[in-house]
Amino acid sequence: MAVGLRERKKQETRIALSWAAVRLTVERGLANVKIEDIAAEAGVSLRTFRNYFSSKAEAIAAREVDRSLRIADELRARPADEPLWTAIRASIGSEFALGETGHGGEQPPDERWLAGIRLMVTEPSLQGELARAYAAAGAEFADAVADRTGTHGLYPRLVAEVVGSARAAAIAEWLRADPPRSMADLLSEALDLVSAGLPEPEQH
Amino acid sequence: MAVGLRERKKQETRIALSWAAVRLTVERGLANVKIEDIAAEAGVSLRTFRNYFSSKAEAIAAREVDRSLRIADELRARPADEPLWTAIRASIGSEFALGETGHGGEQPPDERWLAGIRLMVTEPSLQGELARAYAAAGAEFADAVADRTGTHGLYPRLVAEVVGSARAAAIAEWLRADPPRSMADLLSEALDLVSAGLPEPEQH
DNA sequence: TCAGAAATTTGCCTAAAAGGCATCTTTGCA
DNA sequence: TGCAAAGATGCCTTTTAGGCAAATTTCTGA
Repeated sequence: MAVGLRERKKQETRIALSWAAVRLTVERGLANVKIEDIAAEAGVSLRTFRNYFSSKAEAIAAREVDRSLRIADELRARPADEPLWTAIRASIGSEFALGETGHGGEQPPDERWLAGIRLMVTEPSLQGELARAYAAAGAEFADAVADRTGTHGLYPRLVAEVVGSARAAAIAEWLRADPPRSMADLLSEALDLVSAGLPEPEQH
Repeated sequence: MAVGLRERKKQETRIALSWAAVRLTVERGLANVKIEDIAAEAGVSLRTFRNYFSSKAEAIAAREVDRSLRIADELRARPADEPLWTAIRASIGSEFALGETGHGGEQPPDERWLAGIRLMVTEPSLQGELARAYAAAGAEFADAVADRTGTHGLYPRLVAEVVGSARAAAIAEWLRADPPRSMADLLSEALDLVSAGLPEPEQH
């Protein structure tokens, strides 16, 4: 095994903390959750929480960070002769095809839960942290694209940004859509649009 | 005049605080600036600073927020019969054609200043706030696009995201590029790429 | 298997930030 | 000109941020 017990435990703690942070925040609202509560929920000391994350928001965003990094890893793992956009779609699909709730993850699309998520993402500090998470993920993704395509400079970063855009737009629409639409569908549609170059829309 | 003295003064205070926050941070680094210092620099009380901004990072990002909102306003002000991408380019151009330093604003592209900016944007909390600022700006921009094109749902948001992507990529490249390139050039190139749909790149 | 090295967790402590509330000033308007 | 609304300020309490060192756990090589 490449990773020892130490590394695995650290990963587990990280996930436990992040998950606890999300759950408590969805239940009570960000302002009513002390990092002390989160630490207690995950079974570590307050000080240890702080060793992992420097804010509640960072803990909450961590789940998205991890997911984003997995997508970038997946992209690197795709066959090198696969067309770029095929590989991109496959990488994203590996994270979103199943757990269609997007944010919710393991949870079923529970009414209460979704409402909590909607409320949660209105928190300014959390918006910032999520945005940062996606930006960081974009950098990773851009590196992967650069390696795969052998390009440098503006292009790989733009591809990453544009893919991130599709994801952001899909999430925004997923949160707003009523009746609800599946994240997989939204993502797919968004990727179609951006990869086609967003021409002037047909009026409707 | 549409705005009275009260409103104007508030705006001035906001700008003074934001500018002071940026300058002090570039000089000393975010960790060595207390909000007390920023308030003093702008000639208001610490408590007043807090009425305007809820964190140092927010104060710093405020300049970008304002700029972004001006761009969205500009887009709304463009003639309705202008093609979408023409209007978009013009709106962005109105903010970036002149002050090519992008971040620096009024400052000449001073070595020390640019180094300070580079250092500043490595601060995690600031990255989050900046990302949030751009996301919020994107929402405004999307609304403007929706009104202009008469579309709803995914499309206007995607346009906004993609334009934001171009801006983000241009800024990232502007910060990294050596020898330096002008922000106007980078933005223009980035917009060309995204509006053309980011096809598979030519290897080079 | 075991002792020492390295990494992690934790408690303790101080500075700073966050933000509620009451009060005092300034600006806007009839 | 005088009142009402909005803003600035001071004060106070809770929470967060993070340095430091002791204690604990995992890893490594002999």
